Amino acid sequence: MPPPLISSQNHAILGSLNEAQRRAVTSDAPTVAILAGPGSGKTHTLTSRVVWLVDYVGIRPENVIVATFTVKAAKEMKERIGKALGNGREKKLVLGNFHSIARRYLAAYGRHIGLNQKFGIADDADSRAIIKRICSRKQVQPDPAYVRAWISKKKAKGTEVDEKQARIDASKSPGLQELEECYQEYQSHLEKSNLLDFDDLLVRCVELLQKFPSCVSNIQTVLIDEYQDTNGIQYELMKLFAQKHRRVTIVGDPDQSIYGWRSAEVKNLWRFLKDFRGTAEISLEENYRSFQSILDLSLLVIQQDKNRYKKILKPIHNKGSRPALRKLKSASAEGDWIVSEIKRVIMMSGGMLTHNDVAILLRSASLSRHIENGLGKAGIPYRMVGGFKFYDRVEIKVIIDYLRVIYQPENNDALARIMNVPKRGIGEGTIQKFLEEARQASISVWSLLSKHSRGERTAKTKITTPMEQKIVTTLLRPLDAIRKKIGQSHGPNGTPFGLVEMIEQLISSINLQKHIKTTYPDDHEQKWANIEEFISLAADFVREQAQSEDDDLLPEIEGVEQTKETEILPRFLANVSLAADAQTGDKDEESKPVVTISTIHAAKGLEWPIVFIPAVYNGSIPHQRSEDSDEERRLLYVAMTRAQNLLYLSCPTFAASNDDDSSPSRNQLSPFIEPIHRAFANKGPCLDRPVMTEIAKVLKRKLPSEDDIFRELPTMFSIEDNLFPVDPEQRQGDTVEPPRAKRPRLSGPGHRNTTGEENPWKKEYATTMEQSSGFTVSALPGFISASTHQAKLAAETAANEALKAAERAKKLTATAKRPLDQKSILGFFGSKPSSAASSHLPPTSSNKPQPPVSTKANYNPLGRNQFPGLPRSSSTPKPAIEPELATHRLSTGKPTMSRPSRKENIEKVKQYPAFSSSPQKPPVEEEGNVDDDDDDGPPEPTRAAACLHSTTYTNMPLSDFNKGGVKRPPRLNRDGAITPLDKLRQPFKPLTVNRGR
DNA sequence: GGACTTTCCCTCAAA
DNA sequence: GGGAAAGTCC
Repeated sequence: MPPPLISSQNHAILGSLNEAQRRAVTSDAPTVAILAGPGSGKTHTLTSRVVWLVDYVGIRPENVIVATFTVKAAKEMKERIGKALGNGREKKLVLGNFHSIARRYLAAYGRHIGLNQKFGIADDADSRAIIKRICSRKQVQPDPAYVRAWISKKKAKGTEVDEKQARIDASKSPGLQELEECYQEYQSHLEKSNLLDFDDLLVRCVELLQKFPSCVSNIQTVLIDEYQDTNGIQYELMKLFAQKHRRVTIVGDPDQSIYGWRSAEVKNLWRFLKDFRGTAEISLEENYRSFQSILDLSLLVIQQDKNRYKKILKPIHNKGSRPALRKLKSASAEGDWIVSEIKRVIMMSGGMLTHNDVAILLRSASLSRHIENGLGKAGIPYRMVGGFKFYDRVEIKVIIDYLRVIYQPENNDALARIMNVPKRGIGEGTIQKFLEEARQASISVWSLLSKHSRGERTAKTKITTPMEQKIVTTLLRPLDAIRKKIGQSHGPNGTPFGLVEMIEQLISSINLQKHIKTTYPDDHEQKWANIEEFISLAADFVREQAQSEDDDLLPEIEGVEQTKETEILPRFLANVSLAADAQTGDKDEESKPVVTISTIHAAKGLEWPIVFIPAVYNGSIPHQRSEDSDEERRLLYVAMTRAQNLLYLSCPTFAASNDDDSSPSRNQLSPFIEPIHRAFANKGPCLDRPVMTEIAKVLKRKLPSEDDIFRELPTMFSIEDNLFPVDPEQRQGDTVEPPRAKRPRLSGPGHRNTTGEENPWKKEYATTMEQSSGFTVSALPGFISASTHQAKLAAETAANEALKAAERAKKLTATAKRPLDQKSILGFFGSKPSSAASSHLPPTSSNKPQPPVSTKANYNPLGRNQFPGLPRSSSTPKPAIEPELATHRLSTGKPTMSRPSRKENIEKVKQYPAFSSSPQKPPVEEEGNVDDDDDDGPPEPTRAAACLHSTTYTNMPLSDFNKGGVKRPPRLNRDGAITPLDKLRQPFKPLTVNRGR
């Protein structure tokens, strides 16, 4: 292949990248590790690299594996890549979450390792039930939950287990014998039912790829997102995917490792760097997402972990408002307060911000109740991500279990669940006996029943005549009829028996509607609506499958025979098990702004302008049952760093004990927040003109005029966060600031208010004086009273002092400068854990003054000698592609897609609309911070808190930096050719809906 | 004796 | 709000 005709700098995809990102995207090192903090554009970089490799390097999409951890992430990535690649080429990529990729390989090649091709997937409920039964039959000591966790861990660790570690673990688990026995029984049960559980999907895929490497012989490159969440078996899988060419790109952030409980191991990062020597390590250091004050506080949280690998995170945006830590009386007050703040923010933004911009992030899904109540009362639309799944609803589960039994008659567990639904007069005890008899006879319950009904074999379990009647007429026959139809669908001229028709026939033949009506008289309508929704989901699935046709199939490999999945039912069932969420009609969802309620886990990788984190008390975060408190801290860090502009933490002072109980227990503030609580504001920020202007700037939106905003404010509207007492333990009146005379600001909106009319809010005053305890004149926009100003100043000085004192007390390495040569993470992990905390300290003398800001090293990480494999070079990236990579060919001998000629390339320069969830680099902030310029604006500490954690931040406040006339790294889009910023108004794409309203 | 109804428990996070 | 043990009914 001839050398590239166009230089890499001209490739359109690069326009949206900063220098470090561009190096990561275009790196020709075989293995690339991109390590970066939140909001630095990791995923954007990864998707760009995929596009680069396919579009520029010329790797065929079907030879690329992109693995993520969640269905959601996979879906979003597919969309983004699709937009950039065009021609539907993204469909050819082997892209998905680990489990679904593994399932595809097993479906295609599983029979080579003796896997029954009709395998089903045992979900959580299945494996729980199976283990429970085994435990009670064997009367084992440990409880089923523990056994289950033990088995899962054993599988997830992978085969390359450290022998020493294994022995230690073995000695630590008492009743090892019993556990092993349960494990054996569990596996044999799964095998008999022809099921694989989630872990098995990975385990068996590893087995397949070890024995038949040729299955992945076409794979030229592998990319992994959220790498810090890989567990042992996934690590092996990744290596096996890439075994032919060993070209891997990983993206991750150890600080965001929050899946340890699922056996994710951060040390896999170190393992990676050891296994792939010469990996190019690239760090992305600029945070494009959040205001600096949000990053400051997030860092104060994460830095409590003394053993972490410290990274640089440079805020790009201005300081912004101080995040709030709000105390409320109870969980329901918390919910009401959140509602009031949401309303306030939206009103005060004049509609610039909508419900879509708000997320409420929870440690556990069960915390949503009070919040949902509050939102419901206020009529604010919301959706819940994570937590209860659509597919987990009883009425949906029944249908799914029926479908499973149709597909796999030998699935005893599914059959057991539906045997008496609708009621057939078969009790729990009888079902258990069936299961036991079937187990002993080594046949399935289904065949036990059907043999009995045909008189071929009399069941030992007593079956009464009416019972038998019911079984035959409402269970065996209808399902057999459906199976028969499926079998005929492949006949010469028979139109295929569609999934939707199948479900409809099923529903009518078991008379599900009647069952729903009688069993759930109160909400049968809702339940029936869910069933209809499910049918339409099935229809969507069928349509999607028809569109992608065989794109979902793996590329043909010579010499390894593939099984083609022709039936829709197994694919649908797999999709149901592996998909985190049901996807409902996007169209109406996008038009109606809704508040997002999500678990923190499910929010990873996403961002919102306004983020609430309720229930930051000990027991919620860190969770009562958590084992790793560092992981809980990281979880809080992940949650906080989702926020772009406004961040709220809140904590109910008293636990919501059950109403009759008169002794409410007191909640303790989370230990991660307690030491730094003074760094937070004690109530929501003032949302005056400067603040809103700043937000508008970051979000690239247009802020309505102040007059317009205030004209829209309803009566009785409180423009400050003062509807709830700041200290819930005092009577409300005690905490209220005395009313003060208003005074126009010297500069600022009030000053510019030239309308002769009386401001509309003034009238409301009189009408709301009854509840004036929560009202202050100083709250008026554009006006700030002297005493408020003073109080605010004092508070902030105090908070700042406290912060500094806390830092000093903790003897943080506050005086150390940011290392100019941040070490490789390999060195960090390589050092002994005890010394790890100090090993990464910068070599720079702590007394040395901050180096001149113009140091190129500040912005040229290459200069930091981080990448032994790459030459230290000028700031222009090396355009060349390693010849070896450029000439990669398919093992099948098919011609490699040729790179477009120069002319073609110029002609179809794509505008690559932003396919990052994070905005790209905003224009250089020439004027500096708002607070600095607006001398009457909310006072802020002169020195940014950044200087307090210089080991992670650059020591220099950004404002100084901006003013210093320092040359920033060249912006690739300064010529105006690429203007994707406007397209970033929607900060995130609404994802999924799990819950009806 | 087994099916149906009521009470108590518990419930972290996700594929 | 849901699932399992205990209690009640046929």
